[in-house]
This record gives sequence, structure tokens and C-alpha cells, in this order.
Amino acid sequence: MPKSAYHHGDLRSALLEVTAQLVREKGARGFSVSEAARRVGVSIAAPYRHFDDREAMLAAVATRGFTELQETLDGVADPGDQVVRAVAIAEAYVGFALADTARFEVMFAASIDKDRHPELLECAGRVQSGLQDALRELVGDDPAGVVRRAAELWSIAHGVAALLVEDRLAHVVGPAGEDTVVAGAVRAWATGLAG
Amino acid sequence: MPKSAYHHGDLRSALLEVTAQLVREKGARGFSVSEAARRVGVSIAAPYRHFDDREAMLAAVATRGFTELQETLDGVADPGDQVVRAVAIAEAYVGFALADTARFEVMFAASIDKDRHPELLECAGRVQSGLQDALRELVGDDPAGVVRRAAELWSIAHGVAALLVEDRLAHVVGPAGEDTVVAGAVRAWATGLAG
DNA sequence: TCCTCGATGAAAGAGCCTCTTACATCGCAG
DNA sequence: CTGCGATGTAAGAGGCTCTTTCATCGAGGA
Repeated sequence: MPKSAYHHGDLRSALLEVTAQLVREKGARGFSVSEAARRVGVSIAAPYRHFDDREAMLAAVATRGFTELQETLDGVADPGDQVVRAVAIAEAYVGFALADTARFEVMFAASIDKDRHPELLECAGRVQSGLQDALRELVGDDPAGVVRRAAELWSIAHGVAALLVEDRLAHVVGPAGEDTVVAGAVRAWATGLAG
Repeated sequence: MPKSAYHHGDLRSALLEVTAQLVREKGARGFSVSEAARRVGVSIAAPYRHFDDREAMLAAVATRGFTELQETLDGVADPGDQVVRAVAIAEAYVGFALADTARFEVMFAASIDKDRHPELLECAGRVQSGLQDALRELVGDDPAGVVRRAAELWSIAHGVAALLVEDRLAHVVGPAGEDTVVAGAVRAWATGLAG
């Protein structure tokens, strides 16, 4: 809600939104502070009042993405069977990645310095925690085991998502058949946990 | 071997080398054609005689990386036990990624347009083929099954590698303990294939 | 031997970008 | 109603990519 012609009123939010939009359209590399400012209709220097630099704008989008990812994973219902549940969580992860591939890439972009944006590491920690909670019943009481298995499940889901996002699995999966890879992998993995 | 002071003689190779070096030092985003030219000691326009653009230089480094990855995976000995073999291949994949994380990122960088550099998709196909060969004994005769399982193994290895490269698994693995995640995941997966 | 030609280099510039510095304008607290 | 902090603009330094134009080289034919 702009309070006046001069002062935007909520420039920070507006910039965040247009940044997310630009990333979706052109990818992280295609995004520029200049164009974000232009689209919002402010001068090129204005964004620097709200964000340290270009990287900080991308980091903010990434952080927001992690929050939504967390909600998505938390929203997966427990179907009773713990193997089925693990599969469902991994499928939700992959679905999230494919829903907005550019944002997913920004969330895991190497170009963002984690020392300057420690909140990103926290987000990763929360994903890890959520998976641990979900796996406790499947894995058993060993705390170290739960931690390790959560990392494994995350790795499987993330690997499928990353390769799909990068179009490296095109030969394998037919159209709309993406989930068979992640489902197959997680099912085998979860089955193998018992044996 | 410079043939003269004016003509470099092997500028293309020299640029490739310094590009790989720059990527290792500063990451894909930190790399610039200008600095590569400066380091080799030629004008800024010279690289454009040998590469279409900046992206082509990165793509060349990525392609070379895929070749070496292929060799690394092919070089994994068959220890007899097919589960152990799958684990060893995945560990080799992760080891390759950690040996030069920046190059690994470039190999899977979204910023490189695959339409303009189809050789990168071919490389991915070769990795896929290699894994299929390695898994044939473990999976059995079903050709479609081999294809799917190879994609799964690749996904697991790639997921662990990507998360380790992005420092997202720091809480889980102690120093030098990275391999436990990929080994555990692949072992469970391969075990579950049978059951 | 000389000369031409194609390949490979340099020089210079257009246009874009990030980020900084100095200044203008606003709303609000006292 | 006044002064101050927050938030905007203007202008510019310095860097980058890529293009265009020109200079220089090596090699092969006359």
C-alpha cells in the first residue's frame, strides 16, 4: 500500500515478489537488481536501502522457498504404513522442486555465500529435523540412526529432484512419469532398511 | 607451445585450462572471460575467436568434467558382490564431486543452456549407460528395470554429492565421514531391490 | 623467392550491470 | 511546527560481455 508517490510504502515486499517472479522467468543468472527496480518502478539505488546486495535478494527468495518446502513436507499425511509415508514425502519434495525449478535452484545455489546468509543453513537444518521426525517410527529408537537415515532420505529425494530439474533423466521417465523414479528408489531403500 | 609473440599457438587449450582453474578458485559465477584472457595474457577479444561466448567456455569445462567422471566410474573394480559394487560406484561419484566441487557444480549448472550445448546431454546419457552396465547383474534381465534402477542409483549418489557440495549435510557427517551417508543409502537401496 | 589469403590476434566502443556517494523528500515524535 | 530518521533519487566509478574493425602472422602457390 503506497503511502505516497515518493515513498513506496512497502518496497521491500514488492522487491521480494518481483525478484521471485524474475527468477522464475529467467533463472538466477538472468535476474538483475536493475530490472527488479525497473519493474517495481523505483530508481536503481532504492533496492540497496533494503538489501545489502544482489545476493541478499536471492537469499531472501531462497529462505522463503525453504519455508514453503517445510510446509509442503509437513503437510504430507501419515498413511499408516511407514514405507508409504517415506515415499509420499519424497514425492512431495520432488513435486515442490518441479513446481518452480528456478526457485529450487536458487535454494541450493552455490553462488550464495552461506557465511553471509546463515539462515539458509538453518533452513536446511529444519528440513533435516522434519525428516527425522517422520522417520522415527520407521527407523527405530537409535538417535544417530535416525539422523543418518534422514540424511539418506533427503539425499534420495534431492538427487531425483536435481537430476529432473536439470533435465538429466529425460530418457528414463516418460511425460508425467517422473514419480516412478523417486518412488522406486525410496521404496527399495525403505524396504532395505529392515533387511 | 607459442609459435610467436603475436600468435599464441594454442590459445584454446590455454583458455580451457585457466577457465577450469578460475572456476575452481571463484566458482562459476566468479569466472569471467576478461580475467581468463588477462591470465593467459591476450586481449579480451581473443577468447571469442575460440568460443562463442562465456557460456561455451563453461560448457567446455563441464564436458571435460563428464569425461573424467565417466573414467572414474568405469575404473571402479567389480568386487564380486554386486551390492558392494553399487556402493563403491556411488562412493566414487561422491568422491569425484568433492574433489572439485566448483567443477561439479558447473557440470550440473542450470545456467548452461542444454539446447545450445547438446553434448552435455550426451554426457549425461553416457553416465546413465555406464550405470546400466554396472547394474545389469544386480537387477536382472528386465531392460526397463535396469534403466529405472540405474536412474535411481544415479539419483542417490547425485543427491548425496549435491547436498555435501552445498554443505547441507554438515550436521550429519563428521569430518571425513561423508561416505557413510552414501554407503548407507545405497546399501539399503540395493538390499531392498531383492526383497 | 615472393605474394596472397585465411587464421588469429589487438583496439576500441556500445550497452549492460553492481554498488557507492551525495542530496532530496517524506512522515512522525516531541 | 520543527528537526530527524527513513527512504527515495541522481549521478558516477568501475567492471563485464560481446561486436566491429583493423593488424599481423604462417603457409602454400606462382
